[in-house]
Amino acid sequence: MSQPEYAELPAVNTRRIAPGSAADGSGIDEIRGIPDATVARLPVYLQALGTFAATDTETVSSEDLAELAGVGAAKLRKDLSYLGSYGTRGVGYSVGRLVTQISETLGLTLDWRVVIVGVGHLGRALAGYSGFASRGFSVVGMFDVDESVVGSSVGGLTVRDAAELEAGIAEAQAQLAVLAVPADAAQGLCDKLVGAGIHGILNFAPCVLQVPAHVQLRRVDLATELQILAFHAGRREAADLLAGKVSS
Amino acid sequence: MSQPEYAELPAVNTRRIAPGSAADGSGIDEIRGIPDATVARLPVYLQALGTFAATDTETVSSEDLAELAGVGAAKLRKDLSYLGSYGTRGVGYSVGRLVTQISETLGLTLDWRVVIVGVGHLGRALAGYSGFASRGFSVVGMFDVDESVVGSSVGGLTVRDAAELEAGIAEAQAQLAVLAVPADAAQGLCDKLVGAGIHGILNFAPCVLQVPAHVQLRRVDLATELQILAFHAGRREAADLLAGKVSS
DNA sequence: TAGTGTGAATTGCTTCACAGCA
DNA sequence: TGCTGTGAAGCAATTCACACTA
Repeated sequence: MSQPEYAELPAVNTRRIAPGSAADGSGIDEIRGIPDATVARLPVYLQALGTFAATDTETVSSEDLAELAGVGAAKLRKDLSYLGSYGTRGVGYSVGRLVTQISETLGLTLDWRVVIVGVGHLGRALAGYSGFASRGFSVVGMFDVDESVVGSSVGGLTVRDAAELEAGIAEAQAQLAVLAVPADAAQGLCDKLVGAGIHGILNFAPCVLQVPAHVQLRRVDLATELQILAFHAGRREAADLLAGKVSS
Repeated sequence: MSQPEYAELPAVNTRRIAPGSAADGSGIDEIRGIPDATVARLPVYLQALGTFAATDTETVSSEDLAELAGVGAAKLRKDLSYLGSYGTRGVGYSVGRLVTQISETLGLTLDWRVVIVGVGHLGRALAGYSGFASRGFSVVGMFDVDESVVGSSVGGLTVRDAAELEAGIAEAQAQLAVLAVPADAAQGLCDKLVGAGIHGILNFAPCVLQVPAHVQLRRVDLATELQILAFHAGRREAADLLAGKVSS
């Protein structure tokens, strides 16, 4: 198995409360206690379910779904069990129902409004990415500091000057932001985003950002990913050499 | 703390052997037993060290480095201890030495040759990304199926037809590939890459790929990242509401 | 009977606290 | 004295095995 799994966890974990334990009459809903490792896999399941839905498959077993998602069947079942019991013993899971359940759990039934900051190739790639709209994300604003792109139209939106960031976020009531700018501009713009009351930032700049604890931050760095890949590929190369030596 | 950490782990972990335990005369080097969670953080440390190097800082304490990297000091020290003991008690770590050590551990002192498959916005963003060259990655080929881009020049390289993928990889002796193509084309091209003997694939297509066990695979999906971010931001939103209610 | 749901065992990561060293 | 390096403790995630049920 070479498929990497897992994904980012907050350093401080959320307390876990059994699903279905409605708060004692005083609270919103309940605080779901889904392990972060599970949350990180739910989007993958959603994607795999899409494949089944495309072929009008009505039910799917944990075995089949797990294979397509690249995880073990037991892990899949445990993950799904955190959302509640939506499978049928002896049969499997209803594709449609699972899609609904996972989407709701991830909050994708809400309408998330996203601004993209930085209209380079990466920003454009994101703006043109069709996967967003289909999952409840609307791009409601694009910003850049470069005057040669400000005013131009990208993905149906007019690029605005980054100086208008705060105003633009307030107007559009955006909750999430994608930062796709050079490293040296990232922290400054990040601070503006925080000041504008943004709830979460997805950072593509190759640097570590400082944000207050109430703002969610995720980091995606292309070089980092390649470095991790290279490490594992390097190990493999060494192992191959070793095996070659043994068999010779 | 809102900073997410961690990153992908292979489902099957490598056995861990103490560093310095040279194989019993029969093997290459030794098989280092660095936890995958640690490997995933090393690139971040490298980045943070770059900041210190830029200001000619010679030594750095675990406390300071950890802050810049967004992790706890104890975790940082434990991570570094897997590479060996390269700090000085009472003083700290030598910036230069740590950079060397981490780079070697990640295999960045090797020359990794990378091909980029898919020359859309994302592919171009990657081709133009300066962070690659500085870390031992050379982009040695670009491929696409779209005839309107084949033959054009991107980042100093001529885009070749994807039909020449196998030949191109062999010629250039590439070990790694970046897949930045639409989901429906990904598995087909992935198979070609595997057939051409590639060691590792970084997949940006929003789908799960199947590869043989000896090929390393990492997945980066923009929608997935946003979904995870939205989940956490949603929890925060609920908590805010709850807190607001309590205080009113 | 086939496949879910889940306690229990296991594995591996993180955190703590402090011994040891420059 | 200050800071690293690391056993040991504590937690979280994974895997196992099987009771349960449609």
